[in-house]
Amino acid sequence: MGRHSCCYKQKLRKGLWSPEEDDKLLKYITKFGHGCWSSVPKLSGLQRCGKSCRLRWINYLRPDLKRGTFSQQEENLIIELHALLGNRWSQIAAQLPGRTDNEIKNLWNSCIKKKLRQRGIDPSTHKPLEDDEVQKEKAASPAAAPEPILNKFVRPTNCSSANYFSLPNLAYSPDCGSRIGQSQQLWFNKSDKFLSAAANSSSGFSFTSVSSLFPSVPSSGFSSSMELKPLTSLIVENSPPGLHWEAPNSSNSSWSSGAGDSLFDGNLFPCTQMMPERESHAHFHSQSDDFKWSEYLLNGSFPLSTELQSQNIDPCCEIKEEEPFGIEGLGFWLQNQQQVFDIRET
DNA sequence: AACGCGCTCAACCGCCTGTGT
DNA sequence: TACACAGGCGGTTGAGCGCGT
Repeated sequence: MGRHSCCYKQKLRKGLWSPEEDDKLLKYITKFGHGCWSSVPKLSGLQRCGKSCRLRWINYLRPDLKRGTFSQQEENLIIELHALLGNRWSQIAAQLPGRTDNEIKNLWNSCIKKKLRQRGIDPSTHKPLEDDEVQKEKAASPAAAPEPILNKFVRPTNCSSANYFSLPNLAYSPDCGSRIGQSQQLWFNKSDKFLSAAANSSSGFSFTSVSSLFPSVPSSGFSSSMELKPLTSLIVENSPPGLHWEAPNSSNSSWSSGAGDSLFDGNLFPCTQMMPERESHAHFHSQSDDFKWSEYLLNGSFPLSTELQSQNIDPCCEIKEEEPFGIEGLGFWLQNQQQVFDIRET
């Protein structure tokens, strides 16, 4: 315990920052940039340690910070990202421009956790709470908001939010002759940044390829021997820029992750072993800011083809952030998807 | 008005990692 | 290779505030 090593050397101020200190730090960094943080207090005339200066800048003084309360849309995104990333607050904050990890962490601990429990969702696992726990939560807050209406399509249990855009039973692959489980799904969230593949079939194996889901995408090569292995796989040809993936390990509850390099080589992505008692998911996301899965999947490449552009069809038309997500949205999206295919066939 | 309680949020703490020597 | 140091991160703390009694 005690002060950080940098604070031992001198008697340094701690606690809340005064307006004068803020002013000094702001003026200094605006003029010179922060450079080496440990030298900032010396050069700016502050009796603080470098770490304290850094924190103050990042969490409070930075000009690109977004002030004010979080929108519902931001909260939803945090929940989705937390389901994927856990308590990796800095990574979550990276997806929310103008928000800091500290701010998001505070919001999670003080507000979102409670809301999730009231909805019967365990905030750490994003799975439904046990019945007695739900009763306890309800008893603790009888005026809790009603459960949101969920669409009737299957949603993987570790996908807590109602904001996922599920494509049920699209994982049909007639051309590759594979056995596809009825419950196989491909879905992406409303922010259109994350793609997930899931299979919760307890009756064997399944795999599919994006190319087989979307007719215009050229068929991917795959090893026929894969058919005999208990694997769920997703083939992505011409991987989008900066693709990263995460998938659960079959042996324990940990997650593996990696970059998409192997996908660029056309290799089969060994998603995970199928576990009868547990759902199997893989998540894919691109680090490219302007990347959208819907465009990628519907078009087979990125960006949109001129064909689609000339038809002025937006495959993401139903991924409107302000809209509550429900069956209607999905229906419309699927209808639109059919339209896209019709255009390609003619 | 006084008090207690719960909540929010800024800031600190300790640990980990990367880098330079 | 070992060490020191800086930066970054997640967990925790505690001051301040609002609200109910």
